[in-house]
Amino acid sequence: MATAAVMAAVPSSSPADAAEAVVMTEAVPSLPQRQQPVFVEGRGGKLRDHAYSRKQKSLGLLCSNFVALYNRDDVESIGLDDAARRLGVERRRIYDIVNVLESVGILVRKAKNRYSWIGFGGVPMALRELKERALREKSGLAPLPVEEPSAAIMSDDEDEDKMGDADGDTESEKLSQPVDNPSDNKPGAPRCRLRSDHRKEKSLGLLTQNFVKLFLTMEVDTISLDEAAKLLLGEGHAENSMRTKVRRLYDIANVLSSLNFIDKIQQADSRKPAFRWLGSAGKPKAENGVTIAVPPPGKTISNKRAFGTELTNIDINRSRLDSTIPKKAKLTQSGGEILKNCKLSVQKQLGQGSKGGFVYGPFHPAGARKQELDNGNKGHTDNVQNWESLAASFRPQYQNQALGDLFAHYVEAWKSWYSEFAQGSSMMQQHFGMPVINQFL
DNA sequence: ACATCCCGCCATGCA
DNA sequence: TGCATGGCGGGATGT
Repeated sequence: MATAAVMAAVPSSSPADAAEAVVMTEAVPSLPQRQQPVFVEGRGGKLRDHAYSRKQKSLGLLCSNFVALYNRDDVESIGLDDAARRLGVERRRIYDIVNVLESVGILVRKAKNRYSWIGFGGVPMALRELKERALREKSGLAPLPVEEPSAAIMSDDEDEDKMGDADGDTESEKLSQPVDNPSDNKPGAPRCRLRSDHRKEKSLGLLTQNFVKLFLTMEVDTISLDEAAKLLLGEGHAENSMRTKVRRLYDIANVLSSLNFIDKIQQADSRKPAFRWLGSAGKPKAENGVTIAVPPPGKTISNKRAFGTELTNIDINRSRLDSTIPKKAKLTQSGGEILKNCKLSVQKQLGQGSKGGFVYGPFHPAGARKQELDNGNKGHTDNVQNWESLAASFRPQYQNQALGDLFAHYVEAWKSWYSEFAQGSSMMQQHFGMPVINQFL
């Protein structure tokens, strides 16, 4: 198979891709790849880009690019071939991304090769449901019915058939992993298990959900991937299973980190980093229900990668980025994302309260939520001015025309949406007697 | 030396 | 049978 670098260098124009383009909005630009790759002999005698850097190929960066491409209000359907082509990666990597995104409610699988973009407005509901499931599992209540057709929310209990489990870790998984299957804890229920179940139980999507569940229900603030793997896998498993599980958790953590759901922090007393949940998850919250993630003073150092700072994959020197750059880009995402939220969540979840779009997304400014709190009682006028001034002052200087256009689109969408939302929000507050946008989870 | 995690092989399921 | 999906772990890269 061709390497990703080769694929990036040779734009595809297959009939399938042409079909994708019909469904995908024409306005969405491709993210340009590096020009003129230089190939050298790589692993297995295959050609590899001389300027190869694994950081440029990271799942987190890919996820940021994916979101940057598709998190727009005019995107509804996403073709996997189209995504792979635009992002210049192999289809296999797209599967990794969409599985994680789907498991947190950002995407929904529509058909073979096709996903629907829900956006970050879908996250609150997905997390709420995840948390509810997790709590039910903890308390031993009957699990919620599973309506999700995709593998992501499938059963992850273990099989009774003989699956040739040499290392015996499946048994420990049965004991350790949270379980969604309605047939669990029901001795009389049929437990005929398919081989596909066994496969799905190990899916990246399900693992993502179980990983998130740990954050939603655990008492500690942070968790290392080793700890998470132990919790998800159980003690007494083969070392190989553990290594594989940790590998997958690295994949998931990088994607979730790029989405700003979690944050990698360096533990002072250990070489291994830990991950801290940043999303609203029942952790200590301010009065208005918004979680503020504050690292324990002097104990940890944020290790978070600057995902989303190099949208084009062009810059070779990814590391040691100026910490102000992510903030610039984050705000633009926040605008488009909130636009999405307003249309989706506010309409659909108004009765339950919603503010998800203010929290999630690779471009969300780190201080924005704090700012929301600080300004929470000052009224909409101040908020509008603050957000707009932030948007103006944080305008990133993209080198790429297409991304510049994308940014401009976000800004325009954000401006038009916010004036709408400011009106709508005051109406909602009149109706519900509470700050709706801060009410969530 | 060890942590990180990309890469792509190949098993599985489905039309 | 061919294609879509995605688990899996080898081993390259980063620290």
